[in-house]
Amino acid sequence: MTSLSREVGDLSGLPEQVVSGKRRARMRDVAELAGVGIKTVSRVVNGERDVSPATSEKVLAAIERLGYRPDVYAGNLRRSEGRTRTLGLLVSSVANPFASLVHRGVEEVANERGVAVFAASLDEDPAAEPRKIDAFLRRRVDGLILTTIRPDQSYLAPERDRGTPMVFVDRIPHGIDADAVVCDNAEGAAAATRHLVQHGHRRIAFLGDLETIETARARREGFLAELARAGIAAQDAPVITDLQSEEAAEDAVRRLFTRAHPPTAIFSAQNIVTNGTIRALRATGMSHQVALVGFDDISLGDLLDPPVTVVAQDPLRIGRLAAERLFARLDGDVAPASTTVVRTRLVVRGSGEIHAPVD
Amino acid sequence: MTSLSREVGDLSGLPEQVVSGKRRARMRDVAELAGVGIKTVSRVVNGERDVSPATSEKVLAAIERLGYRPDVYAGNLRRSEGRTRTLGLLVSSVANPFASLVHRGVEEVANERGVAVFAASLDEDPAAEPRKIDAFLRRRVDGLILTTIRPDQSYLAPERDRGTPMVFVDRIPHGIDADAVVCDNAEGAAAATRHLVQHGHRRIAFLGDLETIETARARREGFLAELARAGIAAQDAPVITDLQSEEAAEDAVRRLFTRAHPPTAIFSAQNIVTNGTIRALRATGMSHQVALVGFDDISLGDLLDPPVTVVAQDPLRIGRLAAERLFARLDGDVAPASTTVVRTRLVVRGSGEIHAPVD
DNA sequence: TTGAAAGCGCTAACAT
DNA sequence: ATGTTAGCGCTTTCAA
Repeated sequence: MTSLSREVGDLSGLPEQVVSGKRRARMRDVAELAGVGIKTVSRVVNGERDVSPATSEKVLAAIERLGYRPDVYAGNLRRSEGRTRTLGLLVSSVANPFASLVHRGVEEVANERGVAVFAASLDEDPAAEPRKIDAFLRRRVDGLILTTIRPDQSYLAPERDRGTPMVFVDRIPHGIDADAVVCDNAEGAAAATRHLVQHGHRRIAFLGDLETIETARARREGFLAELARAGIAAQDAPVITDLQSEEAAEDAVRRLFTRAHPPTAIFSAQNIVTNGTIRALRATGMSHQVALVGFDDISLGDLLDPPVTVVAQDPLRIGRLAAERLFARLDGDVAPASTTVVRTRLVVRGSGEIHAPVD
Repeated sequence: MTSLSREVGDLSGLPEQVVSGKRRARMRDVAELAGVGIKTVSRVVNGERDVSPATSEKVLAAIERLGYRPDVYAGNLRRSEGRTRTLGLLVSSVANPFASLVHRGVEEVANERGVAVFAASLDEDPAAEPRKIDAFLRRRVDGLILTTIRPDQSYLAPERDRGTPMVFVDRIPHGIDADAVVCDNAEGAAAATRHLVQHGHRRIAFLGDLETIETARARREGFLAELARAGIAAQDAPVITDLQSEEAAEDAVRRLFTRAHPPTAIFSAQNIVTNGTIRALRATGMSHQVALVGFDDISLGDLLDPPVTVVAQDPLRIGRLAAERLFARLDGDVAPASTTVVRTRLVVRGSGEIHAPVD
């Protein structure tokens, strides 16, 4: 056989396994089939110039014929500024409505750039945090978008210094100077509290998530600060924390009403906690007597009876902003680390406007 | 310097960049610092036997000192049965409550195996389907868990023949023989319809999602089959399809009630559609006159007025089963492709038990 | 128990 | 416009 006869369609030089479709075709196989050098195939695959149309066509035909798909990682091995076009996203749980919208926002921006997203759930487990981030880094992600739970993230500094950009979402990191996108937790909590005070309430209960969570603490502090401003004694404000499920929140609310001077209003500082609170108020027939403002919007909250007043976040926007920050860093932005605060807004619907009873 | 002085702590042989922490340490750097050969480091990293405790300790110290993290992909390049310990998950949207629970189920199982999950949203876009799967395959995922929208998936056969296991979730694939995990859409829809018929309804409306979606069609067919069994003429049953948002569903329901003989019951065949239907019934004051059964459970559906009767799926379980199927294939299971059907269950709450008015 | 050399799929650098 | 060679970080193979 002469080399002139070597055209697309001549499979004789290829490994049997590749021809039969049992093994993945490599760039070398494509080169063989197209009758060109491997570097020419590389040029076509990467869209480099200086390839004649005729050659390009032959190569593309061979790629098509063999179902060749380049290996992103092998390519990046030798590349100087090797990028895997991959990022790692760590959220509280991919099943949480708030987190899944953050995820969606990140994905939309990543998608425009042809970047794939690894997603993992933290489940507020301090031991899982470095382990899951390590799993991302061993896979050489180009950057990280992180929701954290540990009291300190300084262990990530060496990685950041090595050039891996990281943006913290929802929760501010500690012990490390890095970009973050969060909402105004303390201000939002204060606004919710102020709203209840303005409707005549003096005995307001706080129901919060796990205290190891940065935002749970910030919301509690915002609540207490606003009470202080209103001149309300802390002893009139039961603060219940570390509620990790609807059931726990429901139980806590029920117990609140066995007290001598039960609260006339509740600020539930997280979406799951709000759900549990609504269940308890409904079950005890107090829905229309006790005022309620929740932090985070909840699905169909406007159709409940009474409709639920909330301090709403914009998780989709938070996700998009975090991803945009990350890509700016990847594009070479060397500005000092910044924290972007996304404003919350009070959505008035009914449950938060129930007036305190006249004593 | 003699080779005897080369111990952990002697950084003189290492590249400046690695010492200063600006570049990622490679296995070679670890070997240099530990004063051993690169293969010995490889043995320690991979937990192979035949390494003396003393050597192992030196190597581990060097790894620690340099913050070395092995490159999963570089390692797999030369490995025979190279696995990236990575899988690709394609769902309708990571923000959809149903899909995010499927995602969570997949992640839980993958996690037990140390496998990372790429997640991507399909958005019911036929053009996106092969593109997003291709993005996974270029990153050499070990397997695929897919929700699809195209009428035909035969284009994936070459990839399956090359040995990439794939499990379809929620929707049955066409033109390819592969594992699938789905719910009993037609039976669930029939059960919902039967329930309404048993409460005296003869004029029942069907509101469904996009007809290009496999499950949307199956649910409509289950609905119509049950009507036929009950001897109800199709003309008494308005079938409205391709509802892609709450707003579209809400409009459709409003228009239904401008008809001469409006339906006395509604079967809303998807979670978003159910939300829109509830809004329309509430806005027109018909919530307690018109019966409603939804497909898919919705958040706080039990606290609405009336509480919403649904045909509930178990998305977490669907995700877990799909991942378990995939890992069984990766572990060498060569049984014929199977379809696992996860039963739905009717959750009776109130809205579905409203009786038809006596004419 | 250890290490040297070859090679995984690909690109950089340098030919021609 | 195209090809050749070396080498990316690691494992395999084989020798010591």
